[in-house]
Amino acid sequence: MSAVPTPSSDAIDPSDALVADVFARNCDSRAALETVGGKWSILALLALVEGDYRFNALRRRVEGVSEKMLAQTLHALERDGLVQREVVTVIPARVEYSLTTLGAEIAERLRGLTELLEGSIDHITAARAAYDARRG
Amino acid sequence: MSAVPTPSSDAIDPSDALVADVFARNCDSRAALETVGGKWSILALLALVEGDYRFNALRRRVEGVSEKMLAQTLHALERDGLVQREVVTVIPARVEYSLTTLGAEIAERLRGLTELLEGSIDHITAARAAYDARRG
DNA sequence: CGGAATCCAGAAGGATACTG
DNA sequence: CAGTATCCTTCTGGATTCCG
Repeated sequence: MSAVPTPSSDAIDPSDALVADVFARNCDSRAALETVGGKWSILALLALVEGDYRFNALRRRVEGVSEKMLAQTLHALERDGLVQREVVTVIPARVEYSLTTLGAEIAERLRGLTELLEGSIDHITAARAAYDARRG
Repeated sequence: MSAVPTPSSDAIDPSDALVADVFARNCDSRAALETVGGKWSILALLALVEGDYRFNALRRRVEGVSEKMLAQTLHALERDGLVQREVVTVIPARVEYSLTTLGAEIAERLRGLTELLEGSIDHITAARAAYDARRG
């Protein structure tokens, strides 16, 4: 391999001044990546691609998530501007969650990734079984 | 938004037979997604796009990862068939890590996602600051 | 219904030391 | 160099309860 612009030299795409390397310890990009990459964040974003959701509907959609974790996840996503939260003050309360423009872009990539994963699931499962057979 | 087959009614897109839903609790896809989405997995895969790496070189590239976590991460990725581990029995020992074909495909998507995130970092940071200003 | 707060078990993860 | 093993700390995350 090593078909790359020499990782040692910093020949990153010159048209894009912003390097903001995710490999750096205290990089904002890495923090953002962790927000998105979280166990439940991906599923929440993926669900919201289907359309808006209310809290408990989303909770039902994302099987296995606890109230606490969903709330926490949605807060983080809202904070980073990926999800919009709209409160309708009626009784009983009603809160709609939807993707922002940025959130939709990101979710789209995640969908691509997920589809690739789903399509490769047989391959992955086989590799896993083979590995476990070799070891323990 | 809501440009989708009505989430409230359960009219899942009939044109797309493959659901194999990541939303299901015990879905293999979800497990695979978690392997890939892990905090260090993304960074390891991203690094390996640049070329092969040896253990300690990779450790240096992915700032902040501990020996334990890197080893653990690489094991998981190898197990799922995303990373190949090649041992060269010399002294001192030498082990090369590289992406498999599947690993490369996945890493490519991750790179797209990361670049989008890096490009949006200003937006995200601003949203975050605004949110924190409103709340605590 | 939406969600904040508390409590607590268990998993994640880091530092260190030791082996091949 | 490339790990494994051990210990110990931190934090995730579930269950429960209460409030708007």
